[in-house]
Amino acid sequence: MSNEPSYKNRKVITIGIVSELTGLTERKIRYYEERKLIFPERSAKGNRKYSFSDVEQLIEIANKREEGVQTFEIRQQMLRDKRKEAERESRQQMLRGQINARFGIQRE
Amino acid sequence: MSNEPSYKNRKVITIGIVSELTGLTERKIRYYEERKLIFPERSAKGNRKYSFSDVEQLIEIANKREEGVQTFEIRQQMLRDKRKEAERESRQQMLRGQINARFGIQRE
DNA sequence: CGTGTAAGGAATTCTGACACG
DNA sequence: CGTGTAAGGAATTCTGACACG
Repeated sequence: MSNEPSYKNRKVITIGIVSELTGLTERKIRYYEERKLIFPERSAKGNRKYSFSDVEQLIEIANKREEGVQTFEIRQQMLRDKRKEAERESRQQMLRGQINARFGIQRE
Repeated sequence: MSNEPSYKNRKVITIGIVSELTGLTERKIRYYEERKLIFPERSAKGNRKYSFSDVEQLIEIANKREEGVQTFEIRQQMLRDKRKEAERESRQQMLRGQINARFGIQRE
């Protein structure tokens, strides 16, 4: 829906900057990746690249960790949230389909 | 006006990534800074940090350079554009002031 | 003027491992 | 399990300079 390619999701931030931005050590950031909580891309030579979105994710993770939530649980929650979002999307699509079926597809 | 703190202007991208994103050599990127066309921030240890906005600026600069426009002229244009923008802002403010003067300041 | 390149050094990042609890 | 740390190496970035045109 957004008309912007969105800066939010472009993977362009190196781990050092992410560390500054989140206050997390690089060790922690890499560990959360190992536990599949975060998915940076890699540059040609293998350096991790994160998005602003990833940075926000990491902050949420850090908050949960402070509350004592284990990485495994955080992961479960993330997967659950993702599934719910997919369902919502799906319902939306369904609705759109019905509208088109009754009122026809708008052209031009 | 924008409600977002905006990812667009946060200086978080290192020069290597900027080079990939723009296709410019690091040499050129540093030179355009020297000519005051671009203003990266610095990390604690002195590494340059750019924003998405800077990346877009650099692409525009690259386009003008290809047309043979000299850095000096590009700079003049940038300053002119900036002044115009400030004037537009100023007129806006003026207008808002008059509206408030006539209709009173809205509270709550 | 605009850009390339070699130079030397400092800072960054990476991985795999050992440590502790 | 979650995190720190020392280790060694490779890649990154920085500055100032010389080159060419």
